[in-house]
Amino acid sequence: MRNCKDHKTCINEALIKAETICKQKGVKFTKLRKQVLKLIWKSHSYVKAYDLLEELKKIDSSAKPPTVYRSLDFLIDNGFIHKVQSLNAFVACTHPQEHKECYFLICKNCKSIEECCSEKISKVMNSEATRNNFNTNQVTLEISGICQECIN
Amino acid sequence: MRNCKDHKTCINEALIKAETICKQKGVKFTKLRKQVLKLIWKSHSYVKAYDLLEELKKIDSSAKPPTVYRSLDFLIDNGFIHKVQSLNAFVACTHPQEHKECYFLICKNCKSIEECCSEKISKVMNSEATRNNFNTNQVTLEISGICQECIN
DNA sequence: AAATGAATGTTATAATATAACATAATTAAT
DNA sequence: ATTAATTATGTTATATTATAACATTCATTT
Repeated sequence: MRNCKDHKTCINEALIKAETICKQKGVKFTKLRKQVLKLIWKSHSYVKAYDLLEELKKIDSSAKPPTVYRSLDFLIDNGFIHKVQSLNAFVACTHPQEHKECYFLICKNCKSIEECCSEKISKVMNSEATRNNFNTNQVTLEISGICQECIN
Repeated sequence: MRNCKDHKTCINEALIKAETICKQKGVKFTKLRKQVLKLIWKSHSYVKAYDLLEELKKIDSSAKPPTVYRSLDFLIDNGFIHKVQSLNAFVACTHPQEHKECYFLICKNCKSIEECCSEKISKVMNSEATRNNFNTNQVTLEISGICQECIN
């Protein structure tokens, strides 16, 4: 996302991918849901629900909080976006359907966010859960700090 | 916490420990802050800010949101409690000052929460951060699922 | 064409959190 | 000791995040 050459193409690919996945799953990728996903992708970073609502209002002035939150719920449930718990924000998923445990690197300086996957982390997580006899359902791993770009 | 024999003793020890640490640090463990910490410890689990406010009102009817949130901020800043991001809740820290990276096991069934530390996780976290040239400031790791007790 | 269920529209409000300014208490400086 | 400065708390108001509840529209099936 951060490193894409042409973000418009990148957005379109994401939307097409979502469309395809929805067809496969037999769920409806409605105009509204598509618009919301597009707006999230457009941001290049994480977005807040009410900022999204403002953007949506530019397209459809009758948009209201439930309009946004319902679409967000759909997009989360189907793996197209993630909620960033420590920021009360939402971010596009860069690899829907290929999903394992993943984590986020959040830069406090430039507000960028990077979604990362790591076999190692997944393994340690699993071993910790096992050690505690814990039946894991959902992992939230968010790392806040200063990114590569901003350190230099 | 979950396994303490006598929770009253356990709370008192925690309060005394907090008192000592505050003295060491030269910060003020005021009556209010102590009360809030006590209420959090009393819960045996995580607590929501406004539930805390209700409890506090029983002691001091003039308590208001900022009363609670300021104390929570103090307690977080000084490492006596943690915020559980995925629940918008707060939980007592079971080992203030000995703090490394730690994570939470949150049972969706019985609402228990367990604070765990693991060298392994810390190491993997560090190696991942290094690999991404990321300067970590704060790690949020919250694992939601079903606990040992509730599985059986 | 009617019935069903899913999605959206709409109103209202719940839940979480902070800003801003006033007052009180504590600590430091004179 | 008195004043000044700082820190903590009191108080009012409001910002931010999210959902409940019910009405309507739209798509799909019968």
